[in-house]
Amino acid sequence: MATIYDVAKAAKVSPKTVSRVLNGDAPVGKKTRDAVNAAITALGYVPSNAARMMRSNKSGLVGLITGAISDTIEPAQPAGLPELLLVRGIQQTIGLTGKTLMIADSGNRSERVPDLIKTFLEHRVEGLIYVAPYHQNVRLPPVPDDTPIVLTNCFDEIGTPAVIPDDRRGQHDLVARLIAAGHQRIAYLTLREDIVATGLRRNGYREALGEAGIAYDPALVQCGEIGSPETETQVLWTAIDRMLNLSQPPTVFCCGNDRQALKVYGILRSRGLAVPDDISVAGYDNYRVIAETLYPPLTTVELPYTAMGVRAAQRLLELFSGEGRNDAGTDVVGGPVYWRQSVTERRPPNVSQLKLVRED
Amino acid sequence: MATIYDVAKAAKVSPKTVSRVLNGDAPVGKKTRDAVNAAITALGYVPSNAARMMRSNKSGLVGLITGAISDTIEPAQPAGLPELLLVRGIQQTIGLTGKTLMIADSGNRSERVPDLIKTFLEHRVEGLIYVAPYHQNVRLPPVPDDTPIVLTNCFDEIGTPAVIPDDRRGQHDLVARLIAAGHQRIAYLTLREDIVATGLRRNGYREALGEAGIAYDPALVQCGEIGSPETETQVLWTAIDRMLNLSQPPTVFCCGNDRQALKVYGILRSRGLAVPDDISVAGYDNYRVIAETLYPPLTTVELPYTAMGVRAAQRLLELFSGEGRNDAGTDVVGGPVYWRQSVTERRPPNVSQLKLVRED
DNA sequence: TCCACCTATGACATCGGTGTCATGACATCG
DNA sequence: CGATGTCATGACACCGATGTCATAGGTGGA
Repeated sequence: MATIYDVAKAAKVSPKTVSRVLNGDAPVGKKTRDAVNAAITALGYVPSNAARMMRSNKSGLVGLITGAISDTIEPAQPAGLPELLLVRGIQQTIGLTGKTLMIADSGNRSERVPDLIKTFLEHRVEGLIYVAPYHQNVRLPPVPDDTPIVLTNCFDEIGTPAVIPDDRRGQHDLVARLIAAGHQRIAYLTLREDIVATGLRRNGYREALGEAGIAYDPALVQCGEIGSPETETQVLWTAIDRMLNLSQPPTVFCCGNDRQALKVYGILRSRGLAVPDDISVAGYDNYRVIAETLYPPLTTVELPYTAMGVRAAQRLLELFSGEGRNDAGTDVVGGPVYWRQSVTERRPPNVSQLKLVRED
Repeated sequence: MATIYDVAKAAKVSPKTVSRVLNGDAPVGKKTRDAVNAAITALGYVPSNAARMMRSNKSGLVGLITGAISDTIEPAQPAGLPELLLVRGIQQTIGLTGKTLMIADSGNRSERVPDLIKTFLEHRVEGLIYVAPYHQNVRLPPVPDDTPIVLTNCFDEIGTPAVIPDDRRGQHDLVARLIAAGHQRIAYLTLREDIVATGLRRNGYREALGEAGIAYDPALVQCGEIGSPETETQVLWTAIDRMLNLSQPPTVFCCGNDRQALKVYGILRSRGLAVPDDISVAGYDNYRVIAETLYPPLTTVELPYTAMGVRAAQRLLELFSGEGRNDAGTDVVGGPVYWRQSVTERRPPNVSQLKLVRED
């Protein structure tokens, strides 16, 4: 690989002059500049980042640690790739600044993380972003103070800057929309009890019911994800069966995610129920491959992965420039409800609401 | 950030001795070694890759260019993330060698690719891998001869080493299995006519029919992806309708991908047909979130993304070590058929085959 | 006309590691 | 006992950029 000395020799100038042409940080005579550029092209010269970095002590690198690229053996998400939208958001935002994103994959094996961090530190990354595959509490190994870090889709208990989804509000907004559409008996099939999102979303569900003056009925809330993935369909079937046999059965099923909603479509249809004519279904995530492709398309809430990625990258950039907020707090990012054809508007109980529906 | 000189001073040795401790490339007395290690820990010293790289001229970096992380506005794949499995396979394989993978995202905007390549060259990557979002013909900007490059999920016309999926064989194997299960009237809903996979897979389809002595009936092959994504459902509905109204209607629908199969499930059920009791469905890709979650689970062929990623990385490593084959040819990677509950075994026409089914 | 000043350019040191070679202290062997 | 070899360590140069400072040549104002 040609060096700046080769170029200098070919152009019959000093290396420093070549450097000036490259960086434009000092005036260079036109004739000289042309000669240098010609030599650069002729030799196919590309400056070495390593040498530049040594001198300037600026790597222009941002490190991203994720398990998203590797397989998650998570019962909840056998192929949970959508969190890669997070990476997309981060990439977009970091790319705009001219910095380069280095991505390392932990394979969700936390014991590998320290090694990845070490590699990044060897490359003198200017900052780190850690992305979790789903909303969770984490504890990262220590990182030197002068390397800022932002957690994404996760948080810790020592106040590291973090960006997480607004699970409470997402579920709240969805349920509020269902109520506005005339639904009163709203079933909720939750994800596993031990994940962070489940509790937050149930809060949002209860809150929305409370605001509408609808009593919370525990019989309408069941976990749809107990035990191993193999038994999942059976668990769902049982839960749905139990709720449909209530004296006041639900008119809509809210699912823990779009994948679960996909299963629920199949189960309901096997029971001879048409979606949405006989019963409505809503999901969570706005996992587009499912939500848009399902027939009929699925009403759901967006888990705002891309927006979270953008936000995380912005926070890191703020930390670089020292604008970083001192509170070192957690950003909560909400996502919109996507209203599609899997939920019917139910005939509302009084005339004023009927009018509303007509306008809609 | 502490340097090797700081460590040397703290441990009262020369920088070179610290280097020896770090790399273990020459014997160091135990007492000295302990002192050096203590100093390293005390100072939180992490060696600078840039400095190391300058001297050794080995970056330990591999560059990966992909559009997979960014949004593809492809009618065929509104959220086609599964090709990220490719990245996973590459990451795994490269990681084993101790090299670091740098990932850059072209956002599928080919005009950005030269810039990304330049950035990688500045970092002195030892090799490049280009990943396309779907099987296609590409033309990359030139790369210096001393930087090996491997194309993945794509190929070019100048013989660059490439790894592509075996679309022909995949479809062939699936159709052969369907025939073995007793199906004779096999409908095929294809992807867009202009993509590489469509032609290859149709060849596989015809080949399998031919081997079984079944005549090819053009009425059973229809494109399921014409026009814009919005009209896709309508197009599918029409194509399915036409085929079901044939005097000899199909007993199974082969779909261009699992997403299409998901739509087909909905359409068939809307027509009152149960899958698989009334009609069978098969997909392509083994996009697990869909194939495993659908009810009933979907019979499909794996598009072997992970295996292709592994293979691509291996080929690059071979090029590093000079073992690279001179033919600079294209590797074709096949994937297995996943037989799930969306296809029924049909009563075979004679007794000997009936026996076979019983054993199964 | 001479000095001050600006422009264009080059010499040299430096960043943080590592390769090469030299050196001093012992151990081994004839 | 001296020659030879091995071990542990250090001095120094070098990788390829760029920051600092110096300098040659030209220009303008007093």
